[in-house]
Order: sequence, then structure tokens, then C-alpha cells
Amino acid sequence: MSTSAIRTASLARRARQKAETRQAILDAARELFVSDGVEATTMRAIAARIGYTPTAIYHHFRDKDALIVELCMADFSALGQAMHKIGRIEDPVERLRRMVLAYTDFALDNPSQYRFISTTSLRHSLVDGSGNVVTAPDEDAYRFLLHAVAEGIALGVYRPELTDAPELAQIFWGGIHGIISLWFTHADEPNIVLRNPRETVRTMCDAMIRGSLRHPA
Amino acid sequence: MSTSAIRTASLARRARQKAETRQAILDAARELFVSDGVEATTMRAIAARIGYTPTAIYHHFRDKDALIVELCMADFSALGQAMHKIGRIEDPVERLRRMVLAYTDFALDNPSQYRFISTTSLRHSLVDGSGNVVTAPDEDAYRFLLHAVAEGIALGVYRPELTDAPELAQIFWGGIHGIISLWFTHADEPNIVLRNPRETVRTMCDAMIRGSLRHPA
DNA sequence: GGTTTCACTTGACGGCGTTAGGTAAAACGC
DNA sequence: GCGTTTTACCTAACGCCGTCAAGTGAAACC
Repeated sequence: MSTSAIRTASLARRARQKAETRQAILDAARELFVSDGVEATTMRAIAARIGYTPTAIYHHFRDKDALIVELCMADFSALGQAMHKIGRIEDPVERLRRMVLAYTDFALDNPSQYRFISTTSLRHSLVDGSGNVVTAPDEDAYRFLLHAVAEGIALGVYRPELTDAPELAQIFWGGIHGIISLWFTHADEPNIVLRNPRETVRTMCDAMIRGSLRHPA
Repeated sequence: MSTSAIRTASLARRARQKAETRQAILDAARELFVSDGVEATTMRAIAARIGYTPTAIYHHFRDKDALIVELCMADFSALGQAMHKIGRIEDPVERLRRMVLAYTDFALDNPSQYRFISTTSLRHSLVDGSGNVVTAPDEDAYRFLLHAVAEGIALGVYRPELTDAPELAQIFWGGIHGIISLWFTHADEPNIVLRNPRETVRTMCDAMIRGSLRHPA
């Protein structure tokens, strides 16, 4: 092996080890995050879980927020993929319906991630690990909804007074988000019986579509 | 003045002074809470604002949570009154509509209080200042919605497949809550244009009612 | 083989909610 | 009237938290 080959090899090993540590931090953080929530996930606990001191984390992430954000962004990619797939559906109304259900499924399957992202205002321009500015994943999903709604309006399937695509899209987005939020905060309260959120979202979505169409089926 | 009269008078003064201090704490806490939010409202800051040490607060409230809860409960009474008033409206559908709008108005006018109550799970049985167990004010508002919806179902105004009053009520509750939540977290983000939440809620409510009625107007 | 780089540690800072123990004035009981 | 009890408030501290300045030691470099 030539000396230059050895050099690049050790460089690569060094980079790989750093990436592995970084990933170990992310994994440890995710476990704590999913089981205990954001607040209960402390830098000290994350570090202890992988045998480092808390300050080591700061060599890989700017601060706690950046760590959690990156973690959530990674998990949210599943929703992005689902949205892309559904995006191929021709009928904009059926597409909207399917997107609403996919969004609901994702939120219920990844409650910690969804809660964090949906309650974090990302005004302070969100950056991912590579320093790229990125849109928040829930806003990204909203764009999909918006596009489907706008297409429906352009095709004239909605009632004539419903011409504002953002407003209509926000009605759907807000509707899903609200039922999911109610579920997250009240699911295990004894004195209030919440219905299954997936079914509630479906019923709501159907009612809203029926109430928005020019010619309900 | 007899000695016994003096005694009761000083007892009363003592009780009054304690109540005044208690109210001063609540008022100072409210100012900080409304302007800076829950997290930024520290016991130390509240105490400093009224010239006490932080520990003094613990003679009037069990902990920070109890203080904020009592503060919110007091402010939420306005919503309760509005709901009661609207409760007199005969037509259960119009009543529902008006309640949705009243709920929206309250949330937008008291954002800090609404946010706190709507994100606080009150499983650990909520108690007010007098030690009474009390239902959370947003759940209380939900009961009003539920009652209006159930009455509509009993009168047969809704579509035949919509027989589950809690589900239908939760669709409305969740819908409002979601649009309000989106507004709170995304209102001043530049890259996403949220519509006026009051109008969005109205449009949503109309669409949901139209999509739920057996014979839409 | 001396120098530089850098992943990681040590030790600390200033904040938080909260608590144990003290103080002094007011209320009480004889 | 005077000792005792009550109580509103204070002092000082505990154990957390996120974060940072300065140090260390091994690997990479020239």
C-alpha cells in the first residue's frame, strides 16, 4: 500500500468514526425522545447512554434543538415518500383524501416527532446536518395538500364560493392536526372519551369533502 | 369596640392581606405569562415583580403549575359564560355554529391561556384554589358542543350514518383547535401564508355542517 | 520527529423549580 | 399582660438543566 493510499484510508476511517459517533448520538437521543418526550431527553442522559460526556455532543450538533430537529427530519422522510407516492393519483379529490389519511397515520405512528415538529416554529431558518436550509416537514406535507386542493379548484370540482386554495388546504391541514392534537393530550384522560383518531379523521375528511364539492357524490 | 370584635377584625384583616398577596402573585404571573409565555415565566421573575422572594409564592400555590392553572381557569370563565349564553339558542345547528365561533374568539383573544390549557393533560386531577376538583375549561366547552350535536342527532337533522355524537363533536372540536394551533405556531413564518383563522374556522365550520346535514340548506 | 488537528474530557457558569430551616410579627389562651 | 402558638415571609441551599472555556492525548501531517 502506498503512503498516499494509507493517508486517504486513515482519513476515511477518521471520518467514518466521526459519522458513527454522530449516528450513535442520534440513535440514543431517539430512544429517549420516543419513550420520554423532548423535555425529559437531556443531553446528559443521551451522553451517558453511549458512554460520552455531555459536551461531546456539541462537537456533532450545534445545540439540543438542532439534534432533535435533525432526528425528526430523518424520520419525517417516510411521510415525504408516502406523499410522493400518493401524488401520482390522478383524481385530486381522492388524492387529497389519501394524503389526509397518510398524514394522520404518520403522526400517530411517530407521536414524539410529530409533536415536536408541529409545535416548533422554524422561523430561525431550519438547517440540516449539511448546512442546507430546509422547509419543515409538516409544511412540506401541507404543500402537497395545497397542490391537490388547487388542482381541484382549477378543475371546478369545488363549490363556487370556495376559490381560496390556501384557505381550503388549511382547513384540511388544521382539521387533521387538531384531531391528532386532541388525541395526544387527552387520549388517556378518564373523564373524556375520545373516539379513535384515525376513524374520526376519516369521518371529518369525508364530511369536509362532501361539504366542499359542487356536486357531492 | 369589644375585644372579641377586635379579634375578628384583625383575623379578617390578616385573611384579606393574604388574599391580596395571593392576587398580586396571580396578577404579576399573568402579565409575564401573557407577554412571554409559560416557560419564560419564572417563579423568580414573578416574585421580583411584586417585591417578594420566590419561596413566598409557595405559601399561596402548591407549585408553578398550580399557579398557572388557577390563572387560566379564572380567565376561562369568560368562555364558560359565552357558552352558557349561546346555550339558550333553540336551533341546535345554529347553536353549534355560534359555539364554534365563540370558542375560536376566546382562543385567539387569550392565546397564552388557551395554549397552556390545551396542551396540559389534567389527569392528575385538577384542583382549584379551594381544593375542589374541577374539569378543564376546554373540556367543559367540548361538553357544550357535544350537547348541541347530540340534540341535532336526536332531531334527525344529520345524515343517517352520523349517529355517533362524541365523534361528530370531536370533529368540530378538533377542527377548531387545529386551525387555532396552526395559527399559533405558524402565524409569523414568512414562507407559509396562513389565512385569517377566524375566517378559516367559519369556512370550515360551514363546510362541515353542510357535509353533515341530512338536508343541506 | 516536531507540529498541527481534533474528538473528547474536565470543570464550571448561570439559570431553573423547589425545599429545609429560620425569623419576627401577629393572634391566642390563660 | 404575658408566655405560647401560628404564620407570612426570608435565607440558603439542593439537584437539576443547557452550554462553554480550557485542557488533553492520540492520530494525521509535513
